[in-house]
Amino acid sequence: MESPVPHEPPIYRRIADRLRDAILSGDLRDGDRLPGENALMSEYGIARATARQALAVLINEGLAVPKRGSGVYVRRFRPIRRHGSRRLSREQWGAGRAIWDSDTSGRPYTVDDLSITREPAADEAARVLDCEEVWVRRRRYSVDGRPVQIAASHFPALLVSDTPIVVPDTGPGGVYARLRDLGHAPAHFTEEVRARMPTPEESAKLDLPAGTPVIVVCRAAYAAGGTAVELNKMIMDAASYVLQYDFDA
Amino acid sequence: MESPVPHEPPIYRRIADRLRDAILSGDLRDGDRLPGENALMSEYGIARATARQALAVLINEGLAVPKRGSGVYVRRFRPIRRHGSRRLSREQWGAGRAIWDSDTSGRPYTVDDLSITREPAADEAARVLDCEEVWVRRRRYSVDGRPVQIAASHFPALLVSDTPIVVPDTGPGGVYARLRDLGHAPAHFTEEVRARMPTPEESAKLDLPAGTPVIVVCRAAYAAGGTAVELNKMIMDAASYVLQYDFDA
DNA sequence: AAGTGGTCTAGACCACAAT
DNA sequence: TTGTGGTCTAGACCACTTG
Repeated sequence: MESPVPHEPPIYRRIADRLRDAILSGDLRDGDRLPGENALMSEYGIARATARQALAVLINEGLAVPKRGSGVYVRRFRPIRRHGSRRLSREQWGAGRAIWDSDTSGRPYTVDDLSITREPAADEAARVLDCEEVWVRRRRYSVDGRPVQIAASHFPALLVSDTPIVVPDTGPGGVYARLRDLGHAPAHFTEEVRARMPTPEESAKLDLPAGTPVIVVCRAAYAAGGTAVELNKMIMDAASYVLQYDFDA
Repeated sequence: MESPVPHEPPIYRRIADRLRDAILSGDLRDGDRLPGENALMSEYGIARATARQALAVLINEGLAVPKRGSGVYVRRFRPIRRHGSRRLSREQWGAGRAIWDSDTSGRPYTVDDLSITREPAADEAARVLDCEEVWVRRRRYSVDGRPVQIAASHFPALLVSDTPIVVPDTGPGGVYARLRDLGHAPAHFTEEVRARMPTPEESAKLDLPAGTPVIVVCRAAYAAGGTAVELNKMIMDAASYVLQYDFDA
């Protein structure tokens, strides 16, 4: 028997490991350029495909972003903080210390691609809203000109047809204020949170580099009687968000 | 000038698109085998590397899992539901309808790799717990023999030294009951949720296939006076979890 | 033993960015 | 114009799984 030598990782892995260490240790900082394919080929005496493979590791880990014709760069991470329940939020707890740094500066959202359509209710919407026809408000949010979230709010058609909810400008307070006007003020929310890799469509709409997951938040709003009045499905660039939830014991 | 023909996607993308459609439409189901490299080579008349590239797309999207020496298979997705605040939870709201299907069956966790150490507090722990030395309980949770989460609970050293919190078996009610015994019952929680691609270390500990993000939950527990008494950092296999949060308007 | 995915070489042509 | 990443071919050897 051969002596059971522990397997060395393949070359491309070792190169990726070195580069990752440089990024995580701070040797390479946000926006810095990584050694390119040619540099790696000559430095390590490897073929083109192998150098690409090493860089692909970091790209798929979300640590680096390739720019065509230019180079591969260390990725930036500046998340937005999104509060689940503001009422219980950290102002009175923990002396305002956040766990992760984030952009608290309240930079303004812009909305584009707003569309309002009436459709047959699909899967989740049909089950939660318990109806067959829905009005859907779809929109995309951007911060600093970069898209960060796409959202689709579903309302039972019977509830909102011919109301301000199905026109572009819902007025002060937004759709929740209008639901209140209709006697269906949301009293309770439940949010379900998942994370996964984006579909190509989501990737395009959010302009995501490879290696970026999306956070999927599905929020149902219930009126006081327990009827579901809204189902909002949000797809967020995971590199752009920190979600915060507060609750009492 | 040439007529501006819209670019066709490269071959490997088109193949990946076809396979993705087959998966999402249900033609290929959970656990089914995808056409392998050789099959794609002969079917499309392409080189090995190109076939690999097509499969790599699906693998990095988390839709497929490669098995060495065997084939590439459609990935299974059966998440566990984790409740943020049980008290407000869906029992009384929405007639118990969950938005996403999930394993409600309460399958038991098993814990392995439990370790309890005293360490200097690092970055987040130092800031939130406002101390320089912490006790850390690290453990890994598995369900059905598959690891799904690693967690590290941090406690201020001054608070918990020589208490049942720093021994393996914390007794009925766990660490929160013991904190209560010490007069530091948690009264408020705040959780911060992020998603990102795993580090190689996390990938190894959770045995993650490529294309699987992790959900990172950082939970701080505060006693009635507002002092932080615990910081728990959890790394979860994103394909294994749905997080649920309930709150009132 | 045959088939599969994992790694790697040595070329090629292209589109795009920087200069 | 030069260098960069993006795509692709045509081979090769290996480790592993399955029959």
